Amino acid sequence: MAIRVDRQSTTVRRRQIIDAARDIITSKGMESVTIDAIAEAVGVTEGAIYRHFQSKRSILSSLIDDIEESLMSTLRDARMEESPARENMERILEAHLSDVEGRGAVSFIIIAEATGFDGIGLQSRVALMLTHYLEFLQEVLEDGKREGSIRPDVDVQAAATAFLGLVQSTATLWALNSYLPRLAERRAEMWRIFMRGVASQA
Amino acid sequence: MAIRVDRQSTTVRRRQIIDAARDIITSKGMESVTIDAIAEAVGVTEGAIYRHFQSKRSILSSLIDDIEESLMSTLRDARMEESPARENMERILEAHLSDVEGRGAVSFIIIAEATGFDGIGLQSRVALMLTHYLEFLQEVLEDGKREGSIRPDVDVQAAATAFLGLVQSTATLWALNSYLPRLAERRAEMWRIFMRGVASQA
DNA sequence: TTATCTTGTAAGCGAACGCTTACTTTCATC
DNA sequence: GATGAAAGTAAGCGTTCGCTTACAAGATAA
Repeated sequence: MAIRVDRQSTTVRRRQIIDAARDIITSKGMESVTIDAIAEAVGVTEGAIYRHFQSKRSILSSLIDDIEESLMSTLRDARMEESPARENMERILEAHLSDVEGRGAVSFIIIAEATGFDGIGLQSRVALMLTHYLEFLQEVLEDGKREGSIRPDVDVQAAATAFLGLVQSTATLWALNSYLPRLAERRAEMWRIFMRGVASQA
Repeated sequence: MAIRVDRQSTTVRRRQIIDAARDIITSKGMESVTIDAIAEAVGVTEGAIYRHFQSKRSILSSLIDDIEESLMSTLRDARMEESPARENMERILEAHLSDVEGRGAVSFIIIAEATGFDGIGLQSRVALMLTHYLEFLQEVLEDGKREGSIRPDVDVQAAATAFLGLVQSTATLWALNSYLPRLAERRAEMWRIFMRGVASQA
């Protein structure tokens, strides 16, 4: 007997499982993420998945960790210490939209979907991710206030929310319209509107 | 035998079924919308549901019809012919956020979730709803350009998308934070940022 | 009254899903 | 080379879900 098998360490398998989950969401949507589909994508049987993760929820939770780490790392790179805040903000918008496009809108579209996840836990995990994201934006906006490039009377919380909305609505429309057109084409106009909304001079 | 039964016409039952579906989404989330749950809420058995709807998908499709009609009617009322465009836009934002709050964020949060619905059909239905919404906003923005209150070089498509983002991100954060705080508190600051982004004078 | 259409119930089918169990195979270490 | 932990398989359990079927009962009109 014995079918020849690619035995792999838990470290490798966990990575493969998370990647498979993300790929399935991207290509076939949230509802297609099943243990069976993940197992098939990885090339093992369902039972093997449970050697490396306790439950489906823990897989999705790890995926959110992964998305958050990757996105926040990209956005932190876009924020350069010596750069003016408004240039940083523009680069952050560009980086975020590129990230959305590169991942097939998984990163943020998943958020709203996760709102509807069954059990407790993931909803608060997503809320935490958004909090980190908004705090980061608020820091950059405060930089802008200190520099004088952003109006002192702007509510940074509202501005950060509006910025999130730019990305979210763009990503939603993009996903609903078969990922067309390229996101970069929309970016410039969105940026002008946002910047004029918070800038010091007209 | 024979349990006493409230016999109702299809017209009445269809209304009850759609309302039940919406209530369940509001209170327990998208994944809790099952035929069994709807039947229980209406007070009949599962089989009876299929006397009035062909499938679960057709129930959800009708619900989206209902949400679109209700929302667009509310927003059209907020747009008064004799009013300046920017006042109309502000009333539309207020009306939309009130609608979101009143319906427990069903109206637009459902959109992103619907993106992940399985079969074909609902995704394009949601896309159509968003198209109608954006076209409506673009009309009002064009009014503003004609009046001179909105900069002539503003891309109305981008502006409408940004406006949608305002509502979407606010609703998302609100839903993820247990529906707190009241949406009205956030509205004014969001509006200032958006209006300055598209207005003619600083 | 009787015939017919509509609305309802009770029961269950078949598929999908998350997860578990019993057992086997690989591999590093002594 | 024996041993035990780690990684795998095959099978299936229990549940849920959308939907169907066979049949009963209320409404309506001749």
